[in-house]
Amino acid sequence: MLQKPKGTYDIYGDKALTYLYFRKLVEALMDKYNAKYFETPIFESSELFHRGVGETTDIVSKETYDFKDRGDRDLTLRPEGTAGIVRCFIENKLYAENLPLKAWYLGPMFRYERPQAGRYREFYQFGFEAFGSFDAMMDAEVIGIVCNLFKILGLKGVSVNINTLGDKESRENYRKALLDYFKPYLNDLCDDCRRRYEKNPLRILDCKVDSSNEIMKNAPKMTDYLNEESRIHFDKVKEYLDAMGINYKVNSSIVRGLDYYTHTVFEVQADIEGFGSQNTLAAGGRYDHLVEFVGGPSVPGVGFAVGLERLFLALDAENIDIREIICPDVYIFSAGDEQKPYVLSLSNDLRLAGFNVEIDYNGKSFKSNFKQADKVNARYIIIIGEEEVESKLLTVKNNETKEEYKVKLDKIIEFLDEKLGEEHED
RNA sequence: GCGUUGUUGGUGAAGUGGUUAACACGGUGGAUUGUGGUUCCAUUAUUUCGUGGGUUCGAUUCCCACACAGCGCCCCA
Repeated sequence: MLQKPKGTYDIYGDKALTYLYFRKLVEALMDKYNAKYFETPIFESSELFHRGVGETTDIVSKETYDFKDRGDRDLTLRPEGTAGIVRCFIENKLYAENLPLKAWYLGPMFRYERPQAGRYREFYQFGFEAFGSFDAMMDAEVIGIVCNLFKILGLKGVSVNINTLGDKESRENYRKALLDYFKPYLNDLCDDCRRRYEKNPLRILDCKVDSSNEIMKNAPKMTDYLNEESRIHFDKVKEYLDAMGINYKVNSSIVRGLDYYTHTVFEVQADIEGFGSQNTLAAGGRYDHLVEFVGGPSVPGVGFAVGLERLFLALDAENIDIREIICPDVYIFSAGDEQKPYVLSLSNDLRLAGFNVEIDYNGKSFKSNFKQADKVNARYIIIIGEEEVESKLLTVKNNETKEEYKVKLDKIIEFLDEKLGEEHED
């Protein structure tokens, strides 16, 4: 039995309805921000991610899908969305146009991970990136978008955690301070932390094993190493968030796994039991040097990404159903084969007039057709038999009230418009 | 990458070392061949119980490996 690759899943049925509606909702939300839709390649040159996301990050060092194409090019399935958007921004010289530019995307990402609930190897992210503003207003705006999205969805149990990594200088000073501080305690830390000490000392603070450790509590704080500019920036972000009425916590252990962040970083967590370590619904931050690093001019950026699978899991946990259920306005069937052409032509006309029309293709019995009409939840049923064809009077039945009407063929659109219009007004 | 639990039909699942793999839902067809949604009847896994090996006279049932899924860790959305 052939089966789908590990960590992938099919989208159909109810799940498809959820995805479609979510996309619709995001489109509408993004329009409100005047953000532009981007679709970039699902694979890019491997180098883009190595440079953009960071060679030493776990994502790039052990989670990417790398392959060579037939032309011997090194390619990588995108593990996140930002690098591709940044590449597109540079390659198409969008920096030469009116900035800031607000961009959004929604599509599949790929990481070679051990699958769990809300964690897949092919997963979907909705992301947003704003290029061209150093101002803390943009940081706050970005966090605000995530909050608005969750608000619109009706998701209640979420908390916003923010932190700052400062600018390059602050971050480097802090890194040194951490290295100095932890050096004598290395033997007291867990294995992972000793590894982090070498690779990314900021992540030691994020450790769950050692979090209650005295050593951790007395560790140097990022806030003490921020230079003037970085501190002012972070204060502004908080001020603006307050102004928008956004509840947040400053959490100094948030450092993020991608190398490109500077200043503001944030995570939005689901406060739902049983989410384990997959409780981060959205995350993002500022990346003032990424564009430059990937090969463009010095243009700042801020962005975030939301994982759809986790978000949908959270919606489920709160019993929020965002499926948009679409039912046929009309179900048409014929009494016999002779009337099939009439079924097709009538259904065509009705569809062009804007109705959702389902028809019987298989020449089922009356009984089966009525059952079928119920199953698809059709509002009206049209029966076409010999009598109807001869008299050009259609038999139309309201499937809720069971009322039956005789409607002239050339008046059917008017009739349905009126009837279905009435119901919509209710 | 490490640990752990599981894998029976379209779905939820019961079950046993041996010639009917229970039950429920769903699907299909039918119960006066132009009027239904309740009810009733029939049918719906059978070269089959994730895949491949092994033990056995015989395995879906025992053993091993692999695949996949779930959960925890790491990490992350």
